[in-house]
Amino acid sequence: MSEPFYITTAISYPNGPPHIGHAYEAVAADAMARFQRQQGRDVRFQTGTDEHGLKMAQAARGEGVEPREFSDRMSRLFQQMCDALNISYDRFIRTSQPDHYRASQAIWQAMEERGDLYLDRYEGWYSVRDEAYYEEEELSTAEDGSKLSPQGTPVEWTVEESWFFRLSKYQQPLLDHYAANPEFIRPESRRNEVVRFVEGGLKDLSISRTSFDWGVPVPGSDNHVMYVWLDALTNYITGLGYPDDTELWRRYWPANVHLIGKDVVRFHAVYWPAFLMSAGIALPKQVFGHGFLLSRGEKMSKSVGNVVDPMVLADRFGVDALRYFLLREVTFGQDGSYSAEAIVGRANAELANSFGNLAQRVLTQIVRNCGGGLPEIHNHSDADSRLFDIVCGAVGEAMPAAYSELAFSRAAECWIQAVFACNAYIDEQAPWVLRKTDPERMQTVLATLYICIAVLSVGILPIIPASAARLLDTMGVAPEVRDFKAILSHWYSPLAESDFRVDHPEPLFPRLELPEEAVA
RNA sequence: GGCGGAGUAGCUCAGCUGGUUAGAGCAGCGGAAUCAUAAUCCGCGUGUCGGGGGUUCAAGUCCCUCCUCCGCUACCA
Repeated sequence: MSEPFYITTAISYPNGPPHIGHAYEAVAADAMARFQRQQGRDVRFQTGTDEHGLKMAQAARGEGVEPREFSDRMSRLFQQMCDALNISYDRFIRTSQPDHYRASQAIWQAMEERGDLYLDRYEGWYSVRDEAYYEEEELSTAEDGSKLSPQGTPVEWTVEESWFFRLSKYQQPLLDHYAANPEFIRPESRRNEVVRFVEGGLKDLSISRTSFDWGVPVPGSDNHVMYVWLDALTNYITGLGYPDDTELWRRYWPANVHLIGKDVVRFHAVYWPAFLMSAGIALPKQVFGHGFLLSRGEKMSKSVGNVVDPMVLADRFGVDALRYFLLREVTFGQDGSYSAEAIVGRANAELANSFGNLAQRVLTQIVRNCGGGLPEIHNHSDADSRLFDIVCGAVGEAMPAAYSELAFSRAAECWIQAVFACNAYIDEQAPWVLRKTDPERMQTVLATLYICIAVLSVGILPIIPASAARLLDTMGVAPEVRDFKAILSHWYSPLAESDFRVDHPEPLFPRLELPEEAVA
């Protein structure tokens, strides 16, 4: 049995429809999951929606429906987005599902049995209208001298009963864990922030609410619901069957990586490991905080009106063009910028022109000049060997190394460089000239390119799974050869000697037009 | 305020522990080719590596300082 690999995205908070940031995280996690499968790993991939909490309750009320009904509707949008983007999740979890209630209550009880929970009072400036507490420094003073929330609503000093978690107790254990596991939080900059934060001292955490009821009930305290983050984080183990000792649980926990946005690093790198330590559960191996996608360098916001529906982008440009853009354009971990021009530019230059056209010209020549049968290899020249070195080096070494580190843009960069090398090679070798002067050499050149294109397709499969698979289908490359090791083995000659014939190919990627009115 | 990060060609960025004439892609200019999705290939950059000072045989790469931008600084998620 191959080595397990468990990857998760953060679960999305569906108080609004999905935006490009959700798509970004899902695509990145999917690429990683696909890469690991192509490495022969036994992958489990989970994503989903985080449906409890005040904001969902408020949003539902705004629509005049019950929270559960609202959640059903909104969660569906997220799942549809994942399906549309070809996200290969094994489970789409919803925190409103029964097994999640059970898991959340189980981890609560485990923490309680450890003696880490206690009932106390939470005090602060509370706005009834916002149903939220605010910090002293967030408040402003009204003309009559009363305090106002950032939204301008009145606040009053309020005391609420709340369960607390002894987070302070875990300050040193967390620091020890960070020190012993340098890879636990990545990238490095996020790790530093977290370490500083924890070094600065941890206060106990209020982990229940009595001001609203849309959440997981606290065992034994019916008027309390759990703090949403406690319930949300637990999704990662719910999905494996916790608290039961299931096969999934034994196989996949601890997770290899929680892929999350940089805004929720603290919850995943401080609270979550502390909860797990308290409950006596192993800690995930890594938390990776990716950056944000900015719309033309500006933060997306509803008021600016630059929030883009990823489905619209996928419809307009194609799922794989969008996936490629997202992972190619920005260094994973840093913030990046997107625009319609950038997507079109990237997709046309690299997918349509460089790679798609390469496949098109090579396959067309094989159909025309070799009757569709795969050309025979006579003797490889030094130029052929150099090309193989570049292509196999990229797909066999550089790309897997980059993928393993979630360095998708670097993987794509290595890939496109190898594609460039193929284009340089075909121009240099000019098989269309060899056709008349040296047909045997022409065959070898086309065969060399055929192999290289197949290898390159396998390398880019995690990022553009549908398109790359379509090309591999066209080329007769068997599914079992489509992993990073097998594709470098000798599959070509058997295929060439079989009955397989290449059909006249269809262009793989359409050239995109820039919409008149930019969508982004 | 405290802590951290960043400032490299018109644009987006690579440049790890200091060491040959500072790189890539895009855009631009010139040329070649015509098998291919008018796609491809080749050639072309006098860049104060944010400013100033310092360490060193040698600094984009280390130290100090200044300027600018950004992130984190707990109970909405």
